[in-house]
Amino acid sequence: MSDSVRTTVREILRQAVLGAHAGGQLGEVPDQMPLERTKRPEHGDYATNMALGLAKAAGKPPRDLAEAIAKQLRLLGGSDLAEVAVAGPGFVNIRLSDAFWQRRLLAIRAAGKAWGRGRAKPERLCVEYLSANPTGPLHFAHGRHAAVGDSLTRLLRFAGHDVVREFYLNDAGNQVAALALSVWTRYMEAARAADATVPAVVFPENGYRGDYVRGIGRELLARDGPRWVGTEPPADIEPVRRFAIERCLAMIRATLERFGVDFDVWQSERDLHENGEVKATLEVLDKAGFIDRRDNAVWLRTTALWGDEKDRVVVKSDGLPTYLLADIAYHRKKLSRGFDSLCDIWGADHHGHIPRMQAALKALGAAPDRLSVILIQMVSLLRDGKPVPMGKREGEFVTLDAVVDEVGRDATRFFYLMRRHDTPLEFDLELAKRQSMDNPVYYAQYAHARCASLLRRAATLQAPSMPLDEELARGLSLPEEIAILRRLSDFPDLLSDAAAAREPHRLVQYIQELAAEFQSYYTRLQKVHGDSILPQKRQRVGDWHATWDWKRTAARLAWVEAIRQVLEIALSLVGVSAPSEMKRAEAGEEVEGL
RNA sequence: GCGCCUGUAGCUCAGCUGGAUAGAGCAUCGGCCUUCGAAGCCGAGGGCUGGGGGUUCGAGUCCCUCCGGGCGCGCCA
Repeated sequence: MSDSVRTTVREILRQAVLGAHAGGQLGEVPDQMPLERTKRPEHGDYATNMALGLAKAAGKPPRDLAEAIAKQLRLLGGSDLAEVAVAGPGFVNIRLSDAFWQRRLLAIRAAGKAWGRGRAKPERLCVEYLSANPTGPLHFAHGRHAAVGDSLTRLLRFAGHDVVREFYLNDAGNQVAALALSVWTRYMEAARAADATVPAVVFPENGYRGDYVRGIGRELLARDGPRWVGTEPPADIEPVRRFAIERCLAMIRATLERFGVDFDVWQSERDLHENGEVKATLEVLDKAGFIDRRDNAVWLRTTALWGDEKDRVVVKSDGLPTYLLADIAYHRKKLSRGFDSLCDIWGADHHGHIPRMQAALKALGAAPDRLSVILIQMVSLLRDGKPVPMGKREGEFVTLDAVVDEVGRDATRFFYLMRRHDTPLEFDLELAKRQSMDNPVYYAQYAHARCASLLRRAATLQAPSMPLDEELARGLSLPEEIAILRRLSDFPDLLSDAAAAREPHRLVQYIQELAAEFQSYYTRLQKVHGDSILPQKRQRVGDWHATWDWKRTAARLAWVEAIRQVLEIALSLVGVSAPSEMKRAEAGEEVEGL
């Protein structure tokens, strides 16, 4: 049986539909088998609306068709289908038996860490994200890209795909030139501070004013001495540029490392130019007939190719290639590496770039749908309910490091993934930092720690050993227990849906729901059912060890371990740790505010 | 002006390929600790899903339109 309950039920449904069709009761057999999880328990576990879709063509009332399908389902379903009912305008509702859900526990435990791992048709995917100018430290908005990209690639890999994570390094062009000039100017200042005969220079208008640039300038002086001193930027500024990029890249790598984000490939834009790949790409586009030369520049005919608003320049009138051309070369390179599809994660402010790139892909002879672009909306930081001011002018932006310093890596990653990527995110620093039940990160981690704690305690009780089998699993008979089994069983379908939709935030959603359901159960078991998983202290009197229901306890512990396991898997997919105990930070340990 | 995203409870947001009575957290109010971890649980109030039209058996979801936000419309990247 598949890990996906949905697949299992769909297969039964397919047979039932074929059966009803053979009996001449359906007009035609639909190719798709719509099946959805119900929202209300009265509607069972799964529902299909097929009869509603077939009614018109069949010329019969939908409820009649639903009855025909339901009848077949009852014949085929066996004991796993506890109830098949026709409801509403013509839904067929299917309820699976408690025994079915109890048996899922065996599958979940057998799978262990691999529960939910996808096995169907792996694709070769290339996910490019976070690509940035190496002109300074990553700022907090980059954090969302890093969190989404990293979690998405973890999810896709877990879903069974072969994924390469790429960082496109925009180390060519005006931005890094401005950086190099800025670094050189700060270098001159440092040199002048040590030696008053060094001439003063004016800081460039569009220079990078962050403090880190001063640091790099000083490092350059320490490494190279006065070699680059002069009244004008040196003609050969290349070594300065290389040094500046190297230093910035080192900062970026360090930030990513502590954020738990890793890449397989770092593609340098500069290399694409130097290796002739940019030039070669232009030739390919030209041969394909999509290049115009006019107004002293070279244009890609994106209007004709993809209905772009206007054609785009790929080589400027000064003879230099544009960013677009290099990016096309990069995508051409990726295409040639044999990926089934490419996924780019961009800032929403780059959406205008999409039609150009689609046009370029078409010009290169690739199906435009081989590229999908995920746009990430803005992030605003809140403190005390008010936006944290961003003074971009003086380079005083809030870095990702500063956010991680303040609220911690787990909370940062969790918060970046709480919202769908295409809605703006308000990042509440106070909430993220709070060590209380308001904070969704701790809430989820606490649920995991509670499971771990239960299992730890159980180990000390010298309970009789009882292997998990179908009979034992029947001990999970409370409605709350069945409900959680259902949710654990849904996990594989959730993962494949989230991976297919490229929406890692659904994991966070799921984590919160599972955590809440378990916490609720935990309290209710005692308050409402007057029961507990393990014997409590006051129950451990007299001959308690001999009379305690160890069988039920064993079933519940196996189930708690399943919950813990799924929480751990889900948390690891969002890059958040699953602690086995919660420790409060000491008072006074708080990091300085931003 | 054109294009993309967006508008759901006081606030922040879920809502899977259109499904049945639109959910959660925070905030507010009221309960639950002789604790298998209260970093927890239970309950209450709170909605014309921005307005209007359309498609459909059925719309928060699709289409049109209007209104309100965000972003983009360089031979910048």
